[in-house]
Amino acid sequence: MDVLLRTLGEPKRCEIVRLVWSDELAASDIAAHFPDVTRSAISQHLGVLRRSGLVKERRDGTRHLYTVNRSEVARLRAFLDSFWTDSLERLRDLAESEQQLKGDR
Amino acid sequence: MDVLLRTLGEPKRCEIVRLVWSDELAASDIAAHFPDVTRSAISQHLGVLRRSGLVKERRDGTRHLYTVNRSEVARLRAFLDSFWTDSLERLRDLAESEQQLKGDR
DNA sequence: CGCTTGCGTAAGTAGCCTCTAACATAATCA
DNA sequence: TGATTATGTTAGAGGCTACTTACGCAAGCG
Repeated sequence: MDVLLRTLGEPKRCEIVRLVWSDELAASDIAAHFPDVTRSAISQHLGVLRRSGLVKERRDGTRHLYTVNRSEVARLRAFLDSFWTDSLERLRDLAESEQQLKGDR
Repeated sequence: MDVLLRTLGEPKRCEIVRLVWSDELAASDIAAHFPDVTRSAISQHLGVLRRSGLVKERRDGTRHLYTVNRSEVARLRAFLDSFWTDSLERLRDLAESEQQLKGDR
């Protein structure tokens, strides 16, 4: 999970995820959105995103087309949700064990 | 927002956030959960968490008590949600402009 | 077949991050 | 007050990250 967090912690990578959220874009299209860094830098960011599973790659001739892998972003969102639900579970467990104590008396 | 992501991208800091999620813990209590790193390392992680706003600090005598700042975690969750809602908005805008085109004809 | 286009990879560098060890500070206790 | 406890801060080492430049490789075009 920390991999996902660190991957999105890089602003350019986060922006790339937004770019390919609903459109399928070629590496060059993505690079064109970042005029002040090299195409190589973007290619490396795409590599990180690919390896972390946040984007999927499809090839069409020489073009490498990228799309977001929404399920991975969903997984991250679920992870954040777990901060709340886990504490609710703890509260529920606490309530249950108190109930248990009552029954034992 | 990348600050929040990077801060939680460090496993120990993420664990600390969980630790102080529903309990208020002193720095020493937190450090006790990480036997294989120095207290100093934990203190520095607490500094990062404090500066990123993810935890609040309260002092009681010599003890520094930490609690999570849930609103910041909520802000991060909302940010992830925005990936979906933003694309919905784009879809809605698209639908609206198509509606507009229809009306113009 | 050579040349171009689209893209990834390798090598090197500068900066950042995490850690430990040592020191500093502030509150409490005897 | 001097010693102790709880904590933060500083300095430096080692590793990781993001960048650029240079090169490699495959697909298509003439």
